[in-house]
Amino acid sequence: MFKPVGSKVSFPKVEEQVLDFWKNSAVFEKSASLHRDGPLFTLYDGPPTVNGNPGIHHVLSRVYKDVIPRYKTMKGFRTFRKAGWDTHGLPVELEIEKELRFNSKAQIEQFGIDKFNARCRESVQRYLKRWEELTGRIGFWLDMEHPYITFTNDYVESLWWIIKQLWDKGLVYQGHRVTPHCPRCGTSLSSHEVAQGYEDAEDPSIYIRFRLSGDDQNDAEGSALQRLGWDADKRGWTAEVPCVLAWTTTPWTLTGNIALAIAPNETYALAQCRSQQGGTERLILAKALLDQALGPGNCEVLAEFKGRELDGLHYERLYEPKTAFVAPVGELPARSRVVAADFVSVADGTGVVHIAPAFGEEDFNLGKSRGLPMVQSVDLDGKMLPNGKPWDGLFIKKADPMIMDDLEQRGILHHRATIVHTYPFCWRCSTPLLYYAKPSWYIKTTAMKDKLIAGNRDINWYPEYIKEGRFGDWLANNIDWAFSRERYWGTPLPIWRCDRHPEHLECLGSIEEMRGQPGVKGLAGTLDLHRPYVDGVTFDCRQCGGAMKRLPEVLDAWFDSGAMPLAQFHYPFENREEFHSHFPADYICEAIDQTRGWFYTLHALSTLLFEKPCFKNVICLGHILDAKGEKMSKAKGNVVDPWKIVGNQGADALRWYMFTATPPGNVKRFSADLVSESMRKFLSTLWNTYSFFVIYANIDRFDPKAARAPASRPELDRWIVSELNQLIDQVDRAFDGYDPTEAGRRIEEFVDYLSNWYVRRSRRRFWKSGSDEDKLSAYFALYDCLVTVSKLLAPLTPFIAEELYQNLVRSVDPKAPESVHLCHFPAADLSLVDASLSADTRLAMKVSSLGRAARSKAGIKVRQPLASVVIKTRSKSERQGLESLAPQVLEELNVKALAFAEPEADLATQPGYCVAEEGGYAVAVPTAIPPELVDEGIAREIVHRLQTMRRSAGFEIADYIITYYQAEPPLQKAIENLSAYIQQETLSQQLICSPPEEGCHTESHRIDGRTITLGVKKTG
RNA sequence: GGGCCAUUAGCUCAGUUGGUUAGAGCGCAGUCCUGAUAAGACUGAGGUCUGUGGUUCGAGACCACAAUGGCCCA
Repeated sequence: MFKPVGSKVSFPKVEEQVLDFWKNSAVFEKSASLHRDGPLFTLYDGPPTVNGNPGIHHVLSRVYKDVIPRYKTMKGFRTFRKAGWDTHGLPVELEIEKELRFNSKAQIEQFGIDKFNARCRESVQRYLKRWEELTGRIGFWLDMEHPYITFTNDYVESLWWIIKQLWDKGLVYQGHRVTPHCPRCGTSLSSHEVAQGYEDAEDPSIYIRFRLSGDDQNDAEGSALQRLGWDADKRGWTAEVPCVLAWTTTPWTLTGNIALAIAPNETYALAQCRSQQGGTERLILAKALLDQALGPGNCEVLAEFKGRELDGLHYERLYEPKTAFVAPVGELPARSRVVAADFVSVADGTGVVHIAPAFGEEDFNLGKSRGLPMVQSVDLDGKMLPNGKPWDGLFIKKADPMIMDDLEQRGILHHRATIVHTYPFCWRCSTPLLYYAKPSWYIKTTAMKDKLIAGNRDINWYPEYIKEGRFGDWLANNIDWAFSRERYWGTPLPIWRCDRHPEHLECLGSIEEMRGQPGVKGLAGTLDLHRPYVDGVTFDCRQCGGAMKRLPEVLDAWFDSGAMPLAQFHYPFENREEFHSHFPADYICEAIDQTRGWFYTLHALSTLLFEKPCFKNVICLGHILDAKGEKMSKAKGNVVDPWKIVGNQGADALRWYMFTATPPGNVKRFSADLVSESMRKFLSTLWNTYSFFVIYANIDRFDPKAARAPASRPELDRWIVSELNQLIDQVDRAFDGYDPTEAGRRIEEFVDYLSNWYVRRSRRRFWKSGSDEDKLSAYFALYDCLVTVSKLLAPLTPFIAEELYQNLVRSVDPKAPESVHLCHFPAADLSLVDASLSADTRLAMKVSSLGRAARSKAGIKVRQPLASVVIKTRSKSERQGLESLAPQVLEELNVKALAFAEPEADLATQPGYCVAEEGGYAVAVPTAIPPELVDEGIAREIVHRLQTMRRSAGFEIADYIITYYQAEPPLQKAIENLSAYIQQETLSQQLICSPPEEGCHTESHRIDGRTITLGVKKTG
């Protein structure tokens, strides 16, 4: 006997029971050690930052991480899935800053870095618990007993080792990095913080003349120079000196100008215009912007150039900086230059971008790639550095008008206006942010650019376009990785500097190395590799005996997560073999935003250290939006709490929606209603099929262990077995190709066939009393389908799969594996696949559908039997296929016989018939009912009413009853003529023509306009 | 401002290498079926396949540009 299963079910409740079972029987642990000698399959768990509660988007990536290892386990692999938690970084600090109502770094330092970091640590430990709970509840099987946590000493030590490796290879250097900086708070902002603070602002919009140098133009391209009016022999201009016209909204940055950038492939014009003084002047700017910048028709084009022809022109600097402003080389070339740069557009301004590497990231990168120096004319408080100007020491915004006046007086300003544009402000204090180049430590990833690109070729990306698209583009435009941060809660940079000679640096690669330094101090007490403890560790400089002090920076938290392939094992200090056997990972999965985050840092570190990629397959997920397609955010209040969904619809429903609603790479719209819909559509259908099976199997005491399926089976059973084996094959391939969506959708289609054709067509076979080969065959077919589906579903919906398996398999076979997740994945028997039977059945469905449509047109309900229908197929062979399935169609359409028309016949013109047609098929039903079938129709109608009465009376399906009836003559005649049929269908031991006795469930009905009173009562 | 992705019925999605009249589910209106069903069947309303050009005998699909939305960068 199977455990009784009702048609009503609470999935969350079932899931809780399954969770208990897994826990009590240690099923996950058993699955982990199941295939000890099997091939290894490694998942690297991208560590989520545990600085908040997990949201619905985290569930998406976590179930996708889960599904593949579950499948692989069932395919005989030993799967590795160590949990990881990302615990460092600015988001954690921000949370604590908010808690303490701090808004500057000074406040943190005053408060004490030790206390501040302790709070950070507590905070992530608190959230970590929430993460563990949800991870368990959604059925993500992950080794949370032995996680890697980025704040542990072991983890940090591995990072130190990595940095030392890079240091020894000469891949670590100090440079500058442009960051959004708040001059009031004195701190850099993360991109997330910057994004919060964009506002419309009114700023100056000025056009400035940069005079080309009059004495030296050797570097520039010859013919372009000639056309500009340069006389190479006389070394001078033959007409007015041409000026390059540039545009900016930040006049103060002109004090840091070092170059002018033009677009290499755009057309630039040398234009002659009337000057403000009344004469003429010659200006260089993008041809497309002449009218916009100078006013329509205000100039004459003297010559045209491609941008790249202008590369190298020398121009006169507007402001000569102090030597101290110039970094890193400390000296300026005599001339500033026009340079070509791909990022320049001719969409606005003049098509000429003024370049100040200290004040913009693009400017900075261009400067770096073209070997330009950097002029830093502003301090970190946003004040102009003194240079003998009226604006010395003023805040940049206050300096702006004075600089503009100065330029105007000197005849450099072409014209000025204002512009309203979006500009970032500090989210804390509304101060306009500066893009500011600060000293930063870099990893020279560009040194390995070719290897990064080559390694990417060996990675399978799902969806495929990410490989050459977003990720490939990012690698192709690789820039060095600025990996230091001037913060507190992070892995400390393991570099010490001598206080006497700043060029004496020491990079330490382990705790042991730190302990072994000469004259080391500050190591007393419990070892904590975080600030401020590690800041107190000093030692003697090996070169000069000075005091070595640690640099204050910590690491970019992306370095932490990117290093996890090694650090999760505390490599190389422990687990060397473990590391090597789990490198590279077979599979990782995160959302699309990680192309420049984790996907990149993993790939970068792996390439720098081992010159090969560290993951083979990656699913890159799209983001989750709300039901309206908008981004979920706390501010909008449209955030969905995963616990609510899990509690109401259940984890399987949630998983199913996530796997099957859209392919993984697409954005997903999400709402509780959509999850409910997918639950009703699929999980409920499956559950009801399961419940149907259990109800009848228990009545008939069907025992899959005691009997065998008959060798020769009815067409319907052969069909569903054929579909099943085809399904196994398709699902197996889909999983193997990292496509759970396709796997799920195939299963959904199969379950629909199973429920709405196989079971629907087989009901009477289960319902009939007694047992025979046909019934046994049906039980085996349905049983096999359900058991197999539970195994196919196990990776996708582990809970319901377990529930089915436990009841269908374990309850009858104690020797079977203890859990569906310890089973082997089903193997398709393709010899059982019969493609023509599949096609024929599909045709039978089609014809049945048309037949029902034709009946509906004729106004004859399906309960009324008909003598025959006429069917037109497209070909003779289709007709033959259909004939072999005639019993199914006959029953479905409730007709006595099928007649076939020639493929070329036109059924629509037949008199006395209603016809439904589609796609070359047609079915015609007669509109007249022969008198001999009228009684049959009445009998079926009465059976239907009696069945419904049985149900409302609360009888069990197998209860025997006595039926009383009183009816008008035509109805009474029909009952008498077909009494055997009615008795059999309704389990009536007697059909008594009399008023119902007392204790009967009694109802009066009207059938064909005549009255009948029926009463039913249980026997015995 | 740049790059990537998406856009097919009110909603969520299919639509294979270009090839008859573009589909499914949900929702809506109506009819029916049902002793497994939270289900199912049939009919109906609902589509300029985001738009504009182009390639082609033929485009929802291929190409270009644009719009809208999302993401990543500025």
